[in-house]
Amino acid sequence: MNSNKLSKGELTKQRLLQSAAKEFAERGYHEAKISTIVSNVNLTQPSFYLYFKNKEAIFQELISHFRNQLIPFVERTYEIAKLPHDEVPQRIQVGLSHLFQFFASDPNLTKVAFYQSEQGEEFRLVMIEMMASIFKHYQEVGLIRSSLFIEVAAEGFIAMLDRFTYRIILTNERDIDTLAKQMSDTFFYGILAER
Amino acid sequence: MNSNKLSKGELTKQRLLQSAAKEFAERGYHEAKISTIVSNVNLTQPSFYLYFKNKEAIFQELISHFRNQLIPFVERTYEIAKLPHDEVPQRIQVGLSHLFQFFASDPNLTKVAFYQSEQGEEFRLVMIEMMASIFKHYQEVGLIRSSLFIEVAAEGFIAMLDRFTYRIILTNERDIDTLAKQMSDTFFYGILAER
Amino acid sequence: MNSNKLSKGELTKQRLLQSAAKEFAERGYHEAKISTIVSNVNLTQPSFYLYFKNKEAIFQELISHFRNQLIPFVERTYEIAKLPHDEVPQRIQVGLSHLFQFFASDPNLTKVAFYQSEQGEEFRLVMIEMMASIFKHYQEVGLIRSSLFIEVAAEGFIAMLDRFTYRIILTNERDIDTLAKQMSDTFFYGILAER
Amino acid sequence: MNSNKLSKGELTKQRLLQSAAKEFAERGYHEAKISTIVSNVNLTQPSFYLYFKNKEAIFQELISHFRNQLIPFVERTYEIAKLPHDEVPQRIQVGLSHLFQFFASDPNLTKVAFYQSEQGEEFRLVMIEMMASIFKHYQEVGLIRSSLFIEVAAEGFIAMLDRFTYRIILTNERDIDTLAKQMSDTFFYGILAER
DNA sequence: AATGAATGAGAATTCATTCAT
DNA sequence: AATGAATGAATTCTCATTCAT
Repeated sequence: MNSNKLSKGELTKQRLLQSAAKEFAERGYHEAKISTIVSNVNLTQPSFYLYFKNKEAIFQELISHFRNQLIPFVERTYEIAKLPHDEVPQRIQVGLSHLFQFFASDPNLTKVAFYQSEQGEEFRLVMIEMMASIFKHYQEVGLIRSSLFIEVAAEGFIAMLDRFTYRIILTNERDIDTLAKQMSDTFFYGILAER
Repeated sequence: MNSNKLSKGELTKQRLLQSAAKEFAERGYHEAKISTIVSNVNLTQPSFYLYFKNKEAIFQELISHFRNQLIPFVERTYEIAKLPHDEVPQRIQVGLSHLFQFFASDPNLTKVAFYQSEQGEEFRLVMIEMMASIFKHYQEVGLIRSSLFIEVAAEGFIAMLDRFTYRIILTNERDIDTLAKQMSDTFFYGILAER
Repeated sequence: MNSNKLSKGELTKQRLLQSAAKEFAERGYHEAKISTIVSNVNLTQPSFYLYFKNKEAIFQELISHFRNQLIPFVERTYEIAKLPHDEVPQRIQVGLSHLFQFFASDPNLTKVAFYQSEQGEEFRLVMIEMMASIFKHYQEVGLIRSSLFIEVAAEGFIAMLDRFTYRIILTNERDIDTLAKQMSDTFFYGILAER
Repeated sequence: MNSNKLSKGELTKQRLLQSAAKEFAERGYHEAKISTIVSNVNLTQPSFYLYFKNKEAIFQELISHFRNQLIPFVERTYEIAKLPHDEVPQRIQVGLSHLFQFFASDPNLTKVAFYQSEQGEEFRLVMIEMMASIFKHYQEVGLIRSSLFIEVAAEGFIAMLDRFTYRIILTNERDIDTLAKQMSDTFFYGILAER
């Protein structure tokens, strides 16, 4: 599908990126060894430098690839706020599910981007920003209670998303949709009974 | 007994532990340098080995110290479930505030234990366990709604706690009690309006 | 015969030689990179080995080319001694000027041959030899004072030639003829006043 | 004499400097290997970094040491111009002899400073400057002919000095004083006979 | 209780060179 | 006549750790 006639070199580069994602995910930036990255794709070390200037460069290329996918994803998610207001929970839940799926689609990359890179926090902030903006919109139109502390809620939401992403990536213990549903439920309705 | 009259050696050891916590917190285990740890307390490298077998040992001693404080703390928090049932939110909120305070009391150590060590996840699981047990209890007595997914809620709660702990440690942007209140509010009542 | 219609391959070889002269001149043998030599003529590294066995080979080809030009030049300069004896200073000065001109005609090559190669000293010795022989001849016929230490004078003359060649190559600060004249003047008449 | 109670470390550092001077002199900066420098004094590579930040640092320390000796030497030589004017040739010759001796006293260092470092030219310029100033002075008082091109003469003088220094360093073929005398003679009186 | 001096093991990176096409 | 892809062999430098004092 996305492998339409890659030249040998391009293929090697992709293989290196994948191998690097795995190595970085497993050991973190500094403990990741170029020797491991290359030997996993049956290359020698000098070959690495045919494709990347140095260790930092391949790392940044991974992060940058992640950003290039994440940002549009987030942009699209903003749209939620522009849709008709019925079934808001339903919509957010679907959006959440999509995010989980996106992160789960390349676990190594996600792990590197969120947990091994200095940009991880930047990515979180982008998402918090997005949630805050969505929450604010719905608060204005009365779907979200006016007493909610938007910033705390947005950050808390992303904290949960983050945690369950981590779970999904590390252990496949639940199916994603169910998890999205349960997390949304908790978040929307809170935990208390009567009131 | 382990009184305040520390011998010179014991004092040096304490200073090393503190310096190490700082260094590990700032750079992570692998990037932390023994040379930095010792020079921050005006010692030479060989002196380090008078007190600790190796780098791993001082790290584990830090983690172990953290565990020794955290576990009793958590045990005590369990007690919440055994108290009279009025004012549950209030109680949980106070517990949360205490946790924040505990973590904030030694930010370097907390950072290392939660974010730089492999045991970080273990500590989180202990806390999730605790929350789940508390939630379960309150669900049984009807204070928490029966439709709540306990495990997800507990894990979500700790995810938020985790996130805001991180915020508190890194930036002192809010006072802890307010944050505890706002996070509790979000979590207890959810975000939606009507209900 | 080795006419101006160069085949493509011969042309490429010449281009490589020129590029190499530049690179060797700028960085010296060991710091010169084949990658730079080839990329300056828009070739890839393997192409280099189509024309030269290795780095050493292209270097020696440059030196050898220089020698092939220098030796006849020196031979011809010997002729000075065989000419009528009037206007000796004038003749030597003209010879000097020619040498300067020769060296300046391919600065990169000259720089490499004299200052970057082990054969540089050999070239200097050849020239010292030549000057000594010329001086000796003129000493015998009484044009050069009998108290002159021929070897030292010859070596000193070449030392100056060498230095000013270096100047000419690196900075075009003076016109060559003037320099030749001033150097000759210094050398012929010494520096003292009276006499 | 200059080895009054060096601590072991200081001694090792001196040994490394000497070994480095030798290695740099023989192979030039880039081809010099730290492995050779250390193994010549029976140390392992990491020990090198106990004493010098890197290869560049030890090199600069050598050059800087050379400069610290050369500059005062040159300053003192300036004094020649301030002395009574009889026996000028004699004085310059003695100064020359001293310079030769100075350079010969640490051949490796001299070779490195003059021929392997980028500062070599700077050192030459300082000396040319000095000679020009001396020549100018004597020209003004009539000891040096007014038709002399001071700059060319000064540069030529240093060129000879340079050359014979090189000879002295590489081969001990003549005794220094004789060489100084012969070079001075050539330079002062020129080469021509009658006039 | 502490240090001066030294090292073993390993990591990234560079570069001339080759192979297959 | 030329290139895409790859590598062997070095080399600098870092760091935890040890030894002798």
